[in-house]
Amino acid sequence: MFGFNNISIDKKSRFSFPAKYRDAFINSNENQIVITKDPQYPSLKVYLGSEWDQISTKLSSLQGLDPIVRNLQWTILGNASVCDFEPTGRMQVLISADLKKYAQIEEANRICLIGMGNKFEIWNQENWEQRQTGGSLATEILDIVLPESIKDMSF
Amino acid sequence: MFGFNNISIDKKSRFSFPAKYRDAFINSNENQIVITKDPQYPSLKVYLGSEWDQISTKLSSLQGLDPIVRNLQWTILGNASVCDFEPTGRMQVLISADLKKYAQIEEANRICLIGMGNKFEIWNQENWEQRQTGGSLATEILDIVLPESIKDMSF
DNA sequence: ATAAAAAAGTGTTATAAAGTGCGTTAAAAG
DNA sequence: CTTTTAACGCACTTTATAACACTTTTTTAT
Repeated sequence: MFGFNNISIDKKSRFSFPAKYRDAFINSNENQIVITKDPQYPSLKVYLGSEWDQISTKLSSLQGLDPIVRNLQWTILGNASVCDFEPTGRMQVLISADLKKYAQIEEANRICLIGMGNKFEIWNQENWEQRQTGGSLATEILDIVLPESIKDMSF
Repeated sequence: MFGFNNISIDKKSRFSFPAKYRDAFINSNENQIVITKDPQYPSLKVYLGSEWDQISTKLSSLQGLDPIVRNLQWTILGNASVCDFEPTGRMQVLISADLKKYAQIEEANRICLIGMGNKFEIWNQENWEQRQTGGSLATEILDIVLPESIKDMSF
């Protein structure tokens, strides 16, 4: 599941996955999609249910008294929106007001959906273009020093 | 049970869990909810009964002569409020005056309920926003050096 | 100590907002 | 030209919350 897609969101903040991903969803037998915040950029991560189960289980088991771990738990777990998902249907997913705001896609009715293999990213179009042409974004956070416990995780 | 929710508390200090969590509560067959203080931030932890049983059993069995352990016992065990809970009903929970005060949600009629997988957190809205945008809070306590006995616990 | 009053807690209902489902139209692909 | 896909619009359903009524507990005054 790769590639760039410029798609629309409707008045109720739903988007649908492009039809080209349908077979992949059906084959991996997914019935849930999880959207959450990206910890570094003003964008969203979209996980398949099975992938999410692994990530969330690992992350929530870590020692929350470590401030960096706790921050990641807040960002990733605390903002996750779990959606029922029918790969044989319209493959529609709702983006919550809160997540829209974080990814700065409040006003626009178009988003960029980027297939990254086992997950997707959702970007506001301007941010995506700026990032791809080498520009940096006001809200990005890159200098995270990771504790040992999460160095082997890929979000 | 994940995600961010901005919800209201009524005049009698009750809030209700969003309906999207109902199935999870029913499936795990919970009939009790426990609210207590967070040891680091001016916020509250909300545990499912089954989860609470494990945490409280483990924590209360630890050697209380260690000052840090004793403090955690006081904070977490000594402030716990156990509520009967009907997952098939309105899923309403009362927040005691004492806990409200600790989380600085005395005046406001809105709270942030953050689903963190096996538990929830409750925050005053201003504190949550400040914390999520990188600010620190007057009453937060981060420099806890944990004794070995609780390094494997995640509260 | 008892009764009245106040406060705290519990439950019900009504309504506006948010979310969901589905048919139709428009656009794109084969 | 036909088929598939994406976008839009509308109707229906569910949910959240405020307002209200009732019960229980606590406080106060006699």
